[in-house]
Amino acid sequence: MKAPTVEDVARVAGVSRQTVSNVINTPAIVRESTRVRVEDAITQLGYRPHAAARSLRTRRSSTIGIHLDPYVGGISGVVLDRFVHALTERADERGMRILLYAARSAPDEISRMSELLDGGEIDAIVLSGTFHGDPRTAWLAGRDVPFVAFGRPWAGDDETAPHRWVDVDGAAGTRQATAHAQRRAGRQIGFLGWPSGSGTGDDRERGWLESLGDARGPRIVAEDRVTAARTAAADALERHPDLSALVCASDTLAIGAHLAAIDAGHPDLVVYGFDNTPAAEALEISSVEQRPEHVADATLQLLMGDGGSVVTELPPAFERHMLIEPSLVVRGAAASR
Amino acid sequence: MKAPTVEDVARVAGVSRQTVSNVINTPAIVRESTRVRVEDAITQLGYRPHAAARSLRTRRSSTIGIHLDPYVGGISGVVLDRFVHALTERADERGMRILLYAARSAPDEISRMSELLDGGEIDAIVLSGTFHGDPRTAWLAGRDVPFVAFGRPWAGDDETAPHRWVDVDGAAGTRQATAHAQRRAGRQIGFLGWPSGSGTGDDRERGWLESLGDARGPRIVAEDRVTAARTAAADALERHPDLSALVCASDTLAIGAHLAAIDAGHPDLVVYGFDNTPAAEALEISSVEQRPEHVADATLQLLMGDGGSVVTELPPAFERHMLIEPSLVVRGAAASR
DNA sequence: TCAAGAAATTTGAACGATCAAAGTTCTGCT
DNA sequence: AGCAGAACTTTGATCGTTCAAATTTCTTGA
Repeated sequence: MKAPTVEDVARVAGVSRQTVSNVINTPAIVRESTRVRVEDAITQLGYRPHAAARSLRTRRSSTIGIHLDPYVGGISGVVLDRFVHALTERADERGMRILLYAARSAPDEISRMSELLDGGEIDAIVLSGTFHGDPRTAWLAGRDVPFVAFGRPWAGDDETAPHRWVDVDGAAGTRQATAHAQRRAGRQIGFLGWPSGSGTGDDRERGWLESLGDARGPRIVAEDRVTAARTAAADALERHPDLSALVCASDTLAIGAHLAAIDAGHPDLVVYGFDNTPAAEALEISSVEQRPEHVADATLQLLMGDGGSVVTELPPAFERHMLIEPSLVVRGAAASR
Repeated sequence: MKAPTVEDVARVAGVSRQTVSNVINTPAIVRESTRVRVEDAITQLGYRPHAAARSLRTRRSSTIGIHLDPYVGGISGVVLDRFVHALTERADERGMRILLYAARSAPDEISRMSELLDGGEIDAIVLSGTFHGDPRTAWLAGRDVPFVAFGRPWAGDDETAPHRWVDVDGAAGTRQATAHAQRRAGRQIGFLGWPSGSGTGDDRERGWLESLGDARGPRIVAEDRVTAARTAAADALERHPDLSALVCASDTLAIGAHLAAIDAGHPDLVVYGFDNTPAAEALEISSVEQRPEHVADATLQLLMGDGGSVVTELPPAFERHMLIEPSLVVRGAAASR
């Protein structure tokens, strides 16, 4: 039993191929009575447009490519995964598909993208994990490929011709955490972050810094590993016995701090993580939630505007980048104070 | 600048369309000298086959669909995500693409699959999260759609006409953990599992049970939440002060047990989780690793055999299901005993 | 009632690849 | 050299859709 084509539908409805096509793509230009007749025929035959045929003719695939980084362990991959989930759902609603591709390095990724774009398999790309001096953005921009980066451009990169991007407002997140700590915890509010120089980390630190000014507690630094954070936090607790809360740049750091606080017999230290990963949830650690669903919405908005297909150049009225306000999830002891 | 087609390549190489096509798809039947000439022309022009055109003619999309469950939080979603990552990499190597789709319920998913299959967008499906009485397997089998389930069929389902599936040998995993505990921990080795009736949980319990026979320690049960596990484990520790190790059905349970052990001033209790999630890693809890990369390999093997494309019926010589042996990752105190 | 213009519909061609079948060149042997 | 058969290459048709242009039908107003 062969799948029905427009031709079959046309025959049943007593119209021509093109009219069937119009009913599907531009129903407004078809007379009401004709449209109903064609729609009935479509339902009756169970007709479904053949994606490849359409794509061949229109030169559009209605598919967005997204790269999956090699899994390296650690906690925060979850944010990207949640983003991909959300993106898939939202894209579906807009009639778009999400195609995954793998690559182990930026040059490797460029050749993969090239392959998929040339083959007409994808119309657009969502970039993640951008880094300082990332060659991918320039490459894409140079080829006029519609794309959105999840992650703002780094200082010095792309200042002149900025591409479209979405990001989470890290400073707003730590500002929320800091404000919460002020109300619930006490006066000594410290920050546990990564070594300076990572844009993301500096952004998150800024929220804490700006909220407290001179009244701030100690600023501690550790690599993004639980043990490193544990050691650093233990040391800080010893030197600042009156520390009441620690705002952290990641859940990994927060877990380290949490464990150190327990070790030090100071379990009422209020700790705030970032990313709201399952690990923080399991340990009942408060954390800043990135709201990947909102990020996904914003991504598609940037890619497609209000229309039904990807757009190479966004109309001037539209914003070309968006900062998503995260939200603080309060857990454990911090919730009940 | 239009993208080159087979026609362009043919002109440059001084051959016909079809010969170019042969060089790409069946190089063996083309004379060496001709092949080289065509390959040079391909490189020179930067020719890339247009996926839609090929797909329209061959009626194959070389794309595998996979569903992403709505994100519900919790720890073990990570396993599926890692599997998707691995599948993408491996599929790429075999010239296959991975297309994501979203659905909120099984019927919803069936209509999504139907749409993608009818539209020729995917050739095959990878099912995950199968459950007792799952309507999806029967539907797919009835439509002769090539598919592989990640997760073995549940007792009572599909016994007569089993479909292709891969799964992780849970019993083997807990057997490894139990054996390790016997060597390193002590004699009282308990099991912390979910309430009976979940096939997965029963399978994991079996490994512990079969390793120890009558010499086994207590069997404890809790829902898959950290707090529930913590309470249950605390209770057990009180009643069995000589408990030396706990093999758990999940990392969530293991974390609960780990926390309970610390609470009870019994931090040398050796705990084993299952799934090797980042959370277990962060807390230095040993865990059984599912090796999603192997699962991905097996999935593609079942879907494609040794060939380059998805196959509706696997040749009789091939296995139709595969059990992957997991591996124990030892961490923390357990490592140094 | 009829012309002019708008609205709705149809027709022919094209998108780029591969299949099937027909045609050509090569190889080995007498 | 000539022939049979194998090896290789070309030609014509086709997959299902949408674009562009041509055609038909409808609407409006004198």
